[in-house]
Amino acid sequence: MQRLDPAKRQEILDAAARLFAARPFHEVRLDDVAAEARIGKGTIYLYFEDKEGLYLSLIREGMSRLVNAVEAQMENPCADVWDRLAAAVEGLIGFASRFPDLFRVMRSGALTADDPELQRSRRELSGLIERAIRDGNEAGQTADPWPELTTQFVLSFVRGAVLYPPEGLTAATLRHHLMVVLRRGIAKEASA
Amino acid sequence: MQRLDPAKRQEILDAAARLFAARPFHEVRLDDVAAEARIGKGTIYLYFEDKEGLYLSLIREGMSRLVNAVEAQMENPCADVWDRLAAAVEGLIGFASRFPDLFRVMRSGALTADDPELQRSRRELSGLIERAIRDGNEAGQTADPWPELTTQFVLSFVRGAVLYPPEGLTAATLRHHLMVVLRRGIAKEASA
DNA sequence: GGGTAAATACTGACGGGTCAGTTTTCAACC
DNA sequence: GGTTGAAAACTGACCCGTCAGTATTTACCC
Repeated sequence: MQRLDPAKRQEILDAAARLFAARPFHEVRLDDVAAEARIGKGTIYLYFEDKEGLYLSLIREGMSRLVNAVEAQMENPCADVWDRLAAAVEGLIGFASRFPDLFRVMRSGALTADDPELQRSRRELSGLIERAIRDGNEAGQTADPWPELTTQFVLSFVRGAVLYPPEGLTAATLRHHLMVVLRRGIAKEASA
Repeated sequence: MQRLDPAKRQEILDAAARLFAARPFHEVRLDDVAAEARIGKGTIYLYFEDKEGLYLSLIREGMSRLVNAVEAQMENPCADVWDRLAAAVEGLIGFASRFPDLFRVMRSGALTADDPELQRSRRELSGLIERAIRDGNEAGQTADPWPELTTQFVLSFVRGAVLYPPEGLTAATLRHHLMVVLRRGIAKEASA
């Protein structure tokens, strides 16, 4: 299963991302995916179990890439808490800008509730942000009674802004505004 | 089409909400909806155009109820800006708690991108919150350069918390935490 | 290197199951 | 008995997944 051409596999995933981003699961025909990837339909089944397997692989691998991206941005755990949070946000938004289709599919959240691998990835991603906030609490830089909630807030915020972007929103503005609100929202001293 | 028994119509919608909340659109069988509502499948077609029509009606009417609920909470436009925002949040969370299934379906956001009526409702809902913030800006109580983004933040936050609730989260805690972050995040003076 | 055999990769027409939607039958009420 | 609303039975379009067949790549030998 793994000795087939990984580049082709990726092409199929890319094609699938484009189509799944544009329409819901049940409106995407595997014939269309095949056409989009310029291969025969049967080839899909050499690389993936079935339609749902393709969809899950897309999201699983996307999620894992996202976690890596955010982890990479946050690399230095000794850094200032705000820097780490800013890095996490940067990683999230960067990923969303670089892979808009994939991000849409990942965040549309259909069909993915009960996949254990995905749950793990999700927890991992949340954990990265949450840990930064908890460290901030301990270090006295932040005073957040609900780090999980705030984490959820950061993720949801990016999701909302990317899925339903207000007119003329740039990635930079989004990042900046999010950080400003976050800073003021959970900083220990109630000052900007 | 509308003179049939409205109570039965609502029962169908309720049954549909339960099923659509539990599985994605394409995994919900109309036979199951009929069974859940204790009616024959054909009856569905007396009240709704087709499967998608049922789904859209569910979300359209839910959205309209949500807008009304939030509007009702905010009733007095002369009230303090923070009171108005708190009311909006209260309306949102109250709705989500009272109709969890419906809220899940509405916020899962599949299949609903390009319905004009829904777009209108969404804008209306956003508008309520946005207007409060803009009024706050004018009154000098808030200083928010991106009211649309902040609105998105409020909506996303509630969505995220309700769809993926952290362990042991109550509606009251959610409301409180959201308001605290929001207050500190956009208040004119940078004080809590 | 070129000829050929084997392995591997790919294709797309087709079968068949599923389920949305329709038709028929039944029931109730006036 | 006619009308109206509900249930049950039915139909067939649609689309997933298969697989028999084709193409391409690799391996091996002279």
